[in-house]
Amino acid sequence: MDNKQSDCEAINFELIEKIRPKMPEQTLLYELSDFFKVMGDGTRIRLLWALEESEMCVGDLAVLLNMTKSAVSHQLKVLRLAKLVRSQKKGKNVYYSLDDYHVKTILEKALEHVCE
Amino acid sequence: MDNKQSDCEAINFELIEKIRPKMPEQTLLYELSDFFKVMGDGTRIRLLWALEESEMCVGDLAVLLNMTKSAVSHQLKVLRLAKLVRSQKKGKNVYYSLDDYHVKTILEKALEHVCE
DNA sequence: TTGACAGTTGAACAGTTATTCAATTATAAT
DNA sequence: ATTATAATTGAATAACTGTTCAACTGTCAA
Repeated sequence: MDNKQSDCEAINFELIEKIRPKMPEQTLLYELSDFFKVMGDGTRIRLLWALEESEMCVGDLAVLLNMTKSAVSHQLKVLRLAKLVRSQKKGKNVYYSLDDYHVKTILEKALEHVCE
Repeated sequence: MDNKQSDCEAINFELIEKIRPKMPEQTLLYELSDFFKVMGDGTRIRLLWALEESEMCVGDLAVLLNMTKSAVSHQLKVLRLAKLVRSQKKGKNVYYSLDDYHVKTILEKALEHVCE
């Protein structure tokens, strides 16, 4: 039985078999794309950018970004699960702040690409 | 008429108004998240990683990643429109290669984050 | 205890997206 | 010309995602 996924023949099998072992593990690549998936949303990028300036509570962020608290909370949860932000309860409020030192570098590099 | 989006009062208006002008333009932030959206797919990340090793034609990539040529071609189109890869026709084949020097850096930084 | 406020949550909806399939273009070989 | 191969394309489908809405939890103040 031949491969059902790939519907064609490769031109350069030697090259392919040389490259194949150099590919990172599938699971790692999917973790990587999951990370980018989290960054790949306008709301979440704006949240990260805002939190780079200062920690803020959900209400502040909602006003700043002109969104409902619910929508902000949902997205903060995604960022929290991705370990990009961290939360801290103070009285009635929950304050969020950045939780990863790589994020800033990545944002800057990506900005270079976009602005080029 | 008050703001329909934000359903709440901010705790710290002063802070918000200090941060607001520091936020990059909306359009820029959305370009940024669009860029990450392109990276946020397992297939496309694998394609980029493979093309970092060597330029290849669609059939080679399909065999390497165990996918149909059609699926690969669709995703290469997305990468091409995002200016991350470039194509070059040689006889019957179309060879793809990386088209952005930032990509490698961004991939490496993101990998640091994922692997930490 | 009661009421108000801050935030979270789950379901539902609309919009988006990746793959498959079938049809098509373009090139090369016979 | 005909046939075969490489790649692209558009439509269709299924899966996923972000926001809204309503209900809920937890905290503070009166």
